[in-house]
Amino acid sequence: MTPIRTRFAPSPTGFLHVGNIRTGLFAWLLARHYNGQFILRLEDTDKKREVSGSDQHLLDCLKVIGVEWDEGFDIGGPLGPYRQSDRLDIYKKWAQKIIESGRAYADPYTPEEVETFREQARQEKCAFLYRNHRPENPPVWDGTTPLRFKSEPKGYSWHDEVMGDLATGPEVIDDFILIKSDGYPTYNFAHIVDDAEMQITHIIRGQEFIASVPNYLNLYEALSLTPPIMATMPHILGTSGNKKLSKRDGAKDVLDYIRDGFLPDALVNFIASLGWNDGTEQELFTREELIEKFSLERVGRGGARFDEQRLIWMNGHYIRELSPDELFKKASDFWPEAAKDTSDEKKRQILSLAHDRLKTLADLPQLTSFFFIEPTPDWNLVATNKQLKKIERTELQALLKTAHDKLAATEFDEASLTAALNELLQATQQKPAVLFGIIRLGLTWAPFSPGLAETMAVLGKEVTLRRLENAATTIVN
RNA sequence: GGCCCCUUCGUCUAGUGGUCCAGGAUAUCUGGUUCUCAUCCAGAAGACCGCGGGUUCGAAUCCCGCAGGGGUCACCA
Repeated sequence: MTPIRTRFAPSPTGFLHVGNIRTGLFAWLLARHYNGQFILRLEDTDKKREVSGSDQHLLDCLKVIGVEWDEGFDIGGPLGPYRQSDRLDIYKKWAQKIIESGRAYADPYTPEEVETFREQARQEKCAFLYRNHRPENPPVWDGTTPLRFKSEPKGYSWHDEVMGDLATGPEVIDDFILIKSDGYPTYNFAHIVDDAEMQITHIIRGQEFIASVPNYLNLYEALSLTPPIMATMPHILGTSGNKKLSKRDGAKDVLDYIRDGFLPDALVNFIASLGWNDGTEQELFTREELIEKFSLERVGRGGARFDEQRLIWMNGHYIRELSPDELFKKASDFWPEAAKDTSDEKKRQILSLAHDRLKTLADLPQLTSFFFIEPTPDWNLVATNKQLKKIERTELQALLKTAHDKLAATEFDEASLTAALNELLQATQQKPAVLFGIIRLGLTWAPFSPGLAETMAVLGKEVTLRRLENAATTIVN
């Protein structure tokens, strides 16, 4: 059995959002699953829509999530070039072959004339078919006009690895453009040539192409090519409505998610589980498990909504699975500004307290800022606390003072601090919710924070005592 | 409008004729974990399986119709 070869063939027309990258991810998973090859091809035949720099951006997005290709437009390979704009001669050669076999002809109409035909079809509320206007004696193609495929209308039935058995009638077959008047091939032509030359065995693409497949089948026949196996992915839907995810619904690219503190592994797991599962109740998959278990047959046919909540949950899970060292490395760009002079050792201590609490790495500042800067007392936090708001301010003040004095005589390691807190509880006869509540606020002035003893241990004796004293003196206001 | 595809808890999904008065996860809510938040644990609520007909002793699962949604009908991919 020949090894399978899949490809991801994006266009450099902007950014690669998470919906689009899934197609690439699945193609990659399939290739790896069967120990085949994964090829990265750049489909840059539309000069008008090209956005400069987006080819590099594509590479960055794929690299950051750990998708690696065996041949590609950046690294080359035996069947290149892999950038379509570098393959113009190849398309010309194939075009010549079709012309010679009588299956292509020069399009003599101006775009305006074609638009008139199209408008007419619209008025009659029927599908536009260029072949109804096929010229009887087209001029010899000189490369300045579009070259059209001369189709042979007929019905097709074919198998799609995801969608199952599909069939259409001859009414969908039309004469489409192979080479545009600017000399560049259309996607419709170029991808067929490229997939053949690059020996692609499986085409994985979005459902916007499904309606064109019969036309491709017609062209494969004209070219005497065996079509690759096809797999059509349903769209990923935006957070609202039923349209496919787009930039307009706030779709972000992979790099945006990394910047927002998401982990590549979480992203990969999440994107893979949109529309795919292994048939068990497993939700979390390592990269190796995905490769091992992935199959096209288990890709769902319906569109899946991109639910960021689920991604956040998954990301929290992957963060918790990180070792302290790994987390420290990954978190390096996410520390609050005020942390820049803090030692790595201190940061590691702080990070260990925040570890379980992080949903994304970007949560780090709000979880830890009081370790780096003096928090501003916010008595609203007391006024809205359901235990503390019932207590007289003077009593809270007394508690803070008692705590201060007790802690002044305590070693600042976690065990001693825990013991001291317990003794305070005894001595004051207060509920933990009150005593610990006011101490916690006096120390952090944050709506939430790590456990008390750990927090004090990291803050250190000097800072802890100063903050408690400060809280006690400002409380009268 | 033609053609094609899709349709199970809010969301991601399991489910290929009986073990499904539909399971898991997430999100939500409640309780527990000496304080908050998070984790973890326990529990609750949440889907008349898009609707209507069949077939069958029996259907989320098979068939037919309908509806809704989506895609496509480019010198874009």
